[in-house]
Amino acid sequence: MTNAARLISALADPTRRAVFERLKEGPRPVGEIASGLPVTRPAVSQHLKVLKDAGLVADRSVGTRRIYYIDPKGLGAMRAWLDQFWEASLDAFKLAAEAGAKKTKEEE
Amino acid sequence: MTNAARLISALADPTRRAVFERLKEGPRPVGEIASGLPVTRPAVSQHLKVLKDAGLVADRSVGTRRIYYIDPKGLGAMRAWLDQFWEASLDAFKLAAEAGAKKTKEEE
DNA sequence: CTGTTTGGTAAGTCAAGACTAACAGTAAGC
DNA sequence: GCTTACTGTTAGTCTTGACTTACCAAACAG
Repeated sequence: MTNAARLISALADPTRRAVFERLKEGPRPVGEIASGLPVTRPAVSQHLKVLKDAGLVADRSVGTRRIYYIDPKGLGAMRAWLDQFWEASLDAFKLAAEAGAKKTKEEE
Repeated sequence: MTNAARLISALADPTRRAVFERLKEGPRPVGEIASGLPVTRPAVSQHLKVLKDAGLVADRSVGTRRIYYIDPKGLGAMRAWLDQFWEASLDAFKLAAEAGAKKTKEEE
């Protein structure tokens, strides 16, 4: 719920989305991720921290490198959050289509 | 793609999420949405504009009122964007689980 | 036609956060 | 041991955007 806030705001930043999309191609160390982006490596480190706190990525250390990869947990939580609206939206849309240009009473 | 940016950043703001969740209960005029929130009505108007541009909500005029409701289109697009990562993430996760604490070669 | 209700718009203020530069830490190679 | 890669952290700057206060437009009531 309030966890959805972390999930969404984590993906809200363009650079962070770029990092995430880079990880879509497969696990990557930090330096390799940063090399394809117009920002410095520390910036990428900070973004990875945010993504990790949100549960969207995870990491494992191999030698002096840290390999990051997409964590399905975060994506699953985000999907669940979206589905929460899906049903309601269909009802609202159906209602709007049926009502068309007609009147609607909203008092409750 | 770049449309996903509008979708996600639209839902990134807490107030905008509150507006969206309010609309989950059903179609509502602007004033009614604002009355349940700690911000002024103009602020809600601005947020609704952003949500509308993203395709997350739609509106229809009835008299002097404007009824807003959730638009499934935006949600569908967002879901599609997420699913784009879902598959890749499963592969990456599986790979990480199998590799465990072992070695991984990343050179390509 | 006048007044009321309902919403969208413009200008300006202010806080959140993305970025860089500098520093600190850990593992491998020699 | 010392040096070299690779990464995380901190301090400080600067831009983005959320908010309020005015103001303006449209639709109904009388």
